[in-house]
Amino acid sequence: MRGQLLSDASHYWLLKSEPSAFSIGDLAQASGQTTGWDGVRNYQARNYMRQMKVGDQILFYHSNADPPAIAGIAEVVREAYPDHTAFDKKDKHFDPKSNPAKPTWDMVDIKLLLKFSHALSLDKLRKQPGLKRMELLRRGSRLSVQPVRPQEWRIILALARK
DNA sequence: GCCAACGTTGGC
DNA sequence: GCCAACGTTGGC
Repeated sequence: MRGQLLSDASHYWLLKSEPSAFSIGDLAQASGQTTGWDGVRNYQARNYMRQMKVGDQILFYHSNADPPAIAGIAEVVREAYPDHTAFDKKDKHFDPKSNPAKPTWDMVDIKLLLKFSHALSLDKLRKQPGLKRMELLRRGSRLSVQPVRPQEWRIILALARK
């Protein structure tokens, strides 16, 4: 932590992960506490990833968890580049239609900044009037990569500090 | 495990 | 280009 959580990043995002597949604990254990965010196979999510800049900050959300919750914060350390798992027949996210010469799918690298001591549950987030418009809380929202507004980011960080 | 919401596919 | 069928997501 270098005291920059609130001020430096120009853009904020939220990434979903099922902790049974990859949790914030797994990120904490990863080499350099860094991982490649591969496997995104949704165009809107990919387009958001392509907008990410080094230094952008990320809410790490545990979906399909008990309870579903924001578990911590990460940052972008490498901007979008081709997702090699799309070309790997043995990979769960193999995409036979993706052409290595003109890749369809991208990934970014992210690094852990902070694991919350108490994850912020979806239930708690829903109770915050200032988060009403948040994409995560929209009915039927399934996007695994979402933009987060600066004012939403501030509310969430303040909650995490309590 | 259920199922609503959503994105994608493919027949026409 | 429409849209029904299908597969996936993800809260509950």
